Amino acid sequence: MIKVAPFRRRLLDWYDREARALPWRTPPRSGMRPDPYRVWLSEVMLQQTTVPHAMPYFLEFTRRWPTVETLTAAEDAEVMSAWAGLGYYARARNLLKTARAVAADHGGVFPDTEDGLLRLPGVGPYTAAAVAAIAFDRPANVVDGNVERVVARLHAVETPLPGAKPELKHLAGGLVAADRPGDWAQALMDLGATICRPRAPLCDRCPVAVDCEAFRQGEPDRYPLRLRKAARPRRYGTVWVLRDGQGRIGLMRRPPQGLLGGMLGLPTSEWLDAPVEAEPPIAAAWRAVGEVEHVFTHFHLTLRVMTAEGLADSLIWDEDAAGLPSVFLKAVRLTRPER
DNA sequence: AAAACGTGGGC
DNA sequence: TGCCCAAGTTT
Repeated sequence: MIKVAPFRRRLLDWYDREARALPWRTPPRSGMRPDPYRVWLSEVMLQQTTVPHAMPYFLEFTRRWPTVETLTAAEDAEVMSAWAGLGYYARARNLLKTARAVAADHGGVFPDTEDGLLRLPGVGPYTAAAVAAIAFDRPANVVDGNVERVVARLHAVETPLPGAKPELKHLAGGLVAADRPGDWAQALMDLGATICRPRAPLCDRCPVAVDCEAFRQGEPDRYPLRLRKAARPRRYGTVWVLRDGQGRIGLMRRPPQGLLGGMLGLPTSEWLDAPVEAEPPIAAAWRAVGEVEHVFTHFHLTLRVMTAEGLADSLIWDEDAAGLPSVFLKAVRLTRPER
């Protein structure tokens, strides 16, 4: 059984020394509270996303839209393009909904309680707890994948994920206190990210190894146990890259729901369980240039890439493919090997 | 409540 | 190559 007070002291002391400097943070013990807008934006970007991947997006978003008011005024298309490549595009759609809700219903000020935050689109239990703790220093049980892993190791929890989630959340809740809730949440997550890593944890540098049952047993990376995920099926389709001869590409706006919803995209066939010959959406001298592979969350995709020169009023003509999701960027690059 | 929803990096 | 993993939410 962990002695909570000494455990908390060890981890908070470690955080005071080792906290990562990140652009959405203020240093521990500085007496400064971070901007709730930046905390919220970073938390949404970091959902299922690594810090290195999210970082340039955070910097660009806060440069272009430094406050929630400025984000509210942005065009949907601008924001979706700026999010391109980050994935989980419902996050970008909900980002705008939340910004507009904060402006319209909360006078431009973020709710400062977990319950209030939880009502915002795209803000679930984790993000509400994280923003309440980090931005407003409210005691909240902030449980993400890092915290689940840390707690699973501390207690050598034998229940596999995802079934173990309630148990792990309860165990994490036993460590929360009224003292420095924001630093506590970030200390636990930093520990998970830098020391108590999924593979090859650095237990020799861990400030709480003395409390850790998995460390005592000698096989910390056995935890957390997980159920094996189902294999991803493969789907096949065709994409068409139409060029106008002046460097522009024919794009279309995808429907607002579902996969890549609301994003710009290339015209594509349906994606089916087996390769089939697909009818081009536009008459042109199409030639095959190869295939691209892409992995989505729940399936692999093999796309046959066709290209031609031509024009069509039904398409959106853009010189810049930077606003496209990665899967389409791959197809565009294949037709443009010189860049 | 299981399934949908992206991407890139590591091994 | 393929599987796992990363600061989850929505339906």
